[in-house]
Amino acid sequence: MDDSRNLDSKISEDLKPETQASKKRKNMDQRVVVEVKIQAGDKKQKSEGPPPDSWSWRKYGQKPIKGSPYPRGYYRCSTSKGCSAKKQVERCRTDASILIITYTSTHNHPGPAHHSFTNQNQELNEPSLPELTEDHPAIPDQEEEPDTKDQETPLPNNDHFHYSQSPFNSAQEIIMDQDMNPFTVNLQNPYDYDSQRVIINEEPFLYSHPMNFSASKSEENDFFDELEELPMSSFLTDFMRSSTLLEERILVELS
DNA sequence: CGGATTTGACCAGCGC
DNA sequence: GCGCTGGTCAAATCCG
Repeated sequence: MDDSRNLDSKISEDLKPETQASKKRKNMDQRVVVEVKIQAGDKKQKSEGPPPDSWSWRKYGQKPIKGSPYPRGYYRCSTSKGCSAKKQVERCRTDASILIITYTSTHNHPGPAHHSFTNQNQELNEPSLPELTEDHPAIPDQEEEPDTKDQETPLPNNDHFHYSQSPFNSAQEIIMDQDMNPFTVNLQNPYDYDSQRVIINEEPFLYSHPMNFSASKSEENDFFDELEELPMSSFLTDFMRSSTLLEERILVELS
């Protein structure tokens, strides 16, 4: 294996210098940390913590992390071949019910079409979500899907983009806790960590707010175009900002 | 059969 | 400079 490894390594260097170069901790520039609270007894939520989101992720590695009893899984977006989006999934060492998902880079392609609002609505109509809760894209969709979020927010958030990015670099933590108020995003002192946190509880409530706006695909593309330059911060900011308005929307949707 | 996951090894950044 | 640790690769394996 060593031989093949060396060969492969060399080859990969030639073939994909970027991959090799971008490796390591240096590329931690665009990072979004999302803490997802999961139900303790979540049946399907395996110990590893499956990638709960709408994108297609392919696991390419797993490593035990020092100081944490839980390994960290490394996922790469498999939706698009050239997509450089990656994410790391690990459990909070102190609270196994919290899943820490770190997103690196952004998707250079439209999201998995399924986040169609129709689906969302369908799910709303079907509260019986059998196992969708875990594998299903619907829920976490909001967390990492900037596209939908941005679109849904008709607000002049463009302003916020800049504001949000600069102060916190690109690292943000999102924490949504439905225990307190599903529709209220609690921003913990951003100054504490130089980042924003949003804890997302795996609950259907999320369906309600996000995709109400039927955004046209063209807009989506536009968005992605921008997203490539904008770290996920934009959507997060949007998300938070729009959260205030969510109450209204959700009410409508739920009814 | 094709795609996804598992798993061990390699490599590079970082701290001492 | 050395060792540790994290991140990635790719062969082997699993699964639909």
